[in-house]
Amino acid sequence: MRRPTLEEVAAAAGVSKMTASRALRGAADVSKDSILKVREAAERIGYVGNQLALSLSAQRTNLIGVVVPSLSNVVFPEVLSGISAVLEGTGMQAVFGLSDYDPDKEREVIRNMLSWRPSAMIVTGLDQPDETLRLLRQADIPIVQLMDLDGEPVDFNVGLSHGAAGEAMGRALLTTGRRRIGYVGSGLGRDLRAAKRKRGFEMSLRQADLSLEAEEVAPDFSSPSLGKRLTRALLLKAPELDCIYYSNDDMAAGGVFACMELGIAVPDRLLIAGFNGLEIADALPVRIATSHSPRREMGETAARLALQAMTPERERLERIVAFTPRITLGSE
Amino acid sequence: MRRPTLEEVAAAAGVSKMTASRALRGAADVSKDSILKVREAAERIGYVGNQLALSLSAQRTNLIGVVVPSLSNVVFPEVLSGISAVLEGTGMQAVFGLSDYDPDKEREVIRNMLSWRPSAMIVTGLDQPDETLRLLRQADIPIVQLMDLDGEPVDFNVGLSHGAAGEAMGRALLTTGRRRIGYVGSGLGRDLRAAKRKRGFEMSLRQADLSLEAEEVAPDFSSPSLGKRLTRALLLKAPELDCIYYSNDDMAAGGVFACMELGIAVPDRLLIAGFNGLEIADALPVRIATSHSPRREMGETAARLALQAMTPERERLERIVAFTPRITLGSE
DNA sequence: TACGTTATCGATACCGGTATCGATACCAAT
DNA sequence: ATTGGTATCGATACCGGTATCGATAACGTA
Repeated sequence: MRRPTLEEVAAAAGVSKMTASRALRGAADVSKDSILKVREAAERIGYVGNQLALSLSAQRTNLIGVVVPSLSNVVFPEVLSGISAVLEGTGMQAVFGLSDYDPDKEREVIRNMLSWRPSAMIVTGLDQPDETLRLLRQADIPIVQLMDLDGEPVDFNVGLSHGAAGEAMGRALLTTGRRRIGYVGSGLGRDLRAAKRKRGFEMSLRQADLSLEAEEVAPDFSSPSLGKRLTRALLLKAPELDCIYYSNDDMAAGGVFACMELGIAVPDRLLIAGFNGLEIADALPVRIATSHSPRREMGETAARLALQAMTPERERLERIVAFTPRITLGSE
Repeated sequence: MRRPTLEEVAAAAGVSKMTASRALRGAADVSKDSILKVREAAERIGYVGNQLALSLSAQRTNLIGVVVPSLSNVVFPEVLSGISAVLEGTGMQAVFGLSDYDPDKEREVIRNMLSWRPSAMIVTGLDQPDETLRLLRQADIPIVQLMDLDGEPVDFNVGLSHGAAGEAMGRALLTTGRRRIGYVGSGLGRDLRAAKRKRGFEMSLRQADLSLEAEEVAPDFSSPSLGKRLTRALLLKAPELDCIYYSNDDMAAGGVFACMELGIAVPDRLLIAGFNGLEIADALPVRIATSHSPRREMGETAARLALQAMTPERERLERIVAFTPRITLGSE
């Protein structure tokens, strides 16, 4: 008692498999009478088409593989939502995979996805090891590398320069007169983009003959709790700081909470700066500085690019789409 | 210049397709010599297996379809992470779909997934329309319904009773002596589980001859910003409230921020209660009451159940796994 | 009446794997 | 020399669709 096949629908409708196939797809060369009979039969016995057979036969799938490092960081669910929204109604279907920030796992996830013969792939970042890049290149489908911009893409690239974003935030903070600057971050070994922001940030300080007075970094995943804990630790070591740069807004929110508990005026005495422009930053009772990264738009753009790259239009597409995060200082 | 097939690997290795197939799968009846030749050839020409052909031939896939309403609510990414983690290394692969809280869209997403012949399905909630339920039943694979518990499952059910959770929170709040109670919520038309919690909550009030003094509900998606805005509006209408129940912790966090700005002491003057036990609740500078829902565990349990249900063990499995959220009042 | 056109349909091959079973070679035992 | 067992291999069928092309019937026209 398996799932009914087209053959069975055809038998129930008293026509051949081919006629049934044509009838259900709305193809030409079928009489109205046959169409009705086949539709009725399919409905009656609960026929659901088989994409495996269809895709094998058609030599292409309606799948777009998407690999992100994690879902814990709100950034990625938002990117995925953007991708999903654009694909909606196009007949294309996103398939998500998680790499957990682990390059080996990422390679296996990608290899797995490629075995489903997706029509395009969207992956996070530009820092894949050679073997992974080779897999992607050999797949001979449009590849979109997402989020990051500092590097040479396999094919298409949608993102922003995290180095430049860190540097821009550094310069912006310096214009507010802050000089005693600290850093709080998490998981820099894995989160390469946060590490790039930090390097860019430090570079901007050096150009002003400054450097980070203190920093506190933990290997854990980023979260408000961790941000709070590390901020307390940092302020114990370096109570004179007038500004702290965080690896992202989650951590920065924790910084805000720490300051509230310690009675430190934000942003008057201590300016707090994050990254992402998360929704939570808007709701906080005090303003923080942040770079607004267009996460959803990047997802949407990547999906659109993937769709277009599957058409002959492919040749005429820009290979790199650069976004620039908008900085708000929140202090004024 | 398509992707190389097994046939081509076989030709390059000087053996037949069957021998190549056996060699790559590590099956019996192949000489060491052939294995080496085939492996080398496959590596050299960059062969990647074709799951379409494999699954069509084997009459089963390694796919588990998962449908959630959204990724905007942190709850669902956590559930998905749990599912992903359990499936890791089992050879099974989760495929995610989004319904956007839209029953029609959910039905189409499910229909789409079924056309890939997944080996199991995990869907959110028990409130699917009949047509969707029929699709799921006819698929003749293990179906796990997730998150919710108030209803009759198709097959397996993992979740918690949101009605009971709301009621329990109501009773708990009453024991603290609070009597003037308000409600702040969002999107109750779509978020059926939040609506169930509210109903349970109101029932517990009625049992104490009380009712909600005021409520503020908006159709938007839940967020700290919305929680903040609605809290301000509610406190304008009903400044004497000593307790507010929120549709979830995101909204409750916004309530905390509103109180901070209004100079209202939390929890001394106003007790704030949410749902979920989100990470952010721990980091807030003041304590709120919340029900800790084991989101990740529910995902893990659902995945484990799906895996077991695909084995002969199926008959011996509990069909309903009930979780009970742990309530913390935060006030003491 | 013979013929071309059009509408409709179905037989067959194919997509890229795997299950199955028969074929072959080699060796040991009788 | 015959037999039987073992190791290795390949031909074939099949999974469930669709593309392709030839077949058939109905019809109008020369």
